[in-house]
Amino acid sequence: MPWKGINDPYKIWLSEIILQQTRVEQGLDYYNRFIKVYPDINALAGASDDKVFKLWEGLGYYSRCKNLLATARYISSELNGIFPKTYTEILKLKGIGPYTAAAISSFAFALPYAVVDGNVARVLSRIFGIKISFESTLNKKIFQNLAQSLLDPDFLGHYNQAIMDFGAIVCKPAQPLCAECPFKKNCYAFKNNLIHVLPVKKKKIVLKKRHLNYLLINKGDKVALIKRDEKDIWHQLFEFYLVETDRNISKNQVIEKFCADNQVESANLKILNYSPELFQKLTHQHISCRFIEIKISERLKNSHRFQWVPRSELKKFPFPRIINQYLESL
DNA sequence: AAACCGGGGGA
DNA sequence: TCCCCAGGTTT
Repeated sequence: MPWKGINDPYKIWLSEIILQQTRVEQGLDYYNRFIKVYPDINALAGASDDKVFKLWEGLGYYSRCKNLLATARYISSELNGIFPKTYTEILKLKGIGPYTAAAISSFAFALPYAVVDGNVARVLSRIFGIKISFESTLNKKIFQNLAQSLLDPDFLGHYNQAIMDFGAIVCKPAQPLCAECPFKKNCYAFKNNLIHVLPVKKKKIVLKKRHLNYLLINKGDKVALIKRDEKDIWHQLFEFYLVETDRNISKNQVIEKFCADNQVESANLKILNYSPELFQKLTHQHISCRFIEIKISERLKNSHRFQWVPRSELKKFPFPRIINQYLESL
């Protein structure tokens, strides 16, 4: 990994934020692009929201990007661009919780804080036979205390890196490599045939089904874009005119709703294209999308709510995966 | 304490 | 195609 052996807190921080809930293989290119475009924290702090979100596009969990920018700007303007050097100060930064604070503290500043991520919790749970889930704050403290007691301050960075890599490569969630595991003689889960039981499983998730009917409103050579707000998925990414329903509706129903909401005469509207149904599955939501391209001749009542963008410039804007999927299918 | 937040890889 | 992964913020 390019950040291996690096102790620049900016690079450590950036890599840790990118790797939250994200595999190394998935985040690696993003990290390299960020470092290339924004080599230091002041460069990142000076960038526009849209530019940074464009660079983050496709990586998911977009609040990470929002917090990344907020923290960069805070450090740049309030702390003279100097990254805080204590665990407590680092923990106060936006987008940084106990895991990331411990990682930055140990990797960048050689402070003796044990990291506990999902990999570490799994290793500890199996080797020591800890039959509590890693969910409640109390249980997290128990894992944290155990990890802290195991931390060897003389091999701080190596220890933290090693136990996470061990969890990711050997003590994997499914089909761990027990046969070649150096701990098999001491591992509680292995000795008691509980590898598939530990760590204790999480609870069910409630799945929500959503139908997003998008209208690509063409006017001249321009298309109407809207930036999504914070209360929902795809925060700060762009989309088209949205009619959301809890079930499938026809394109005529979508058009009808658009005309009614915007006081548009349907006679002044022409349908250019109607896409097949596209799907995207998120952890908590199944999303079905339809795209309807229309052309309108009359002036739109709420035109100021939109950003009118030439078709040729669409690729400059950050979009959710499913919208890019549609755009690439054209 | 519980709910929410994307996307990709492996079975 | 289905199942699984997981840290931080918000509610």
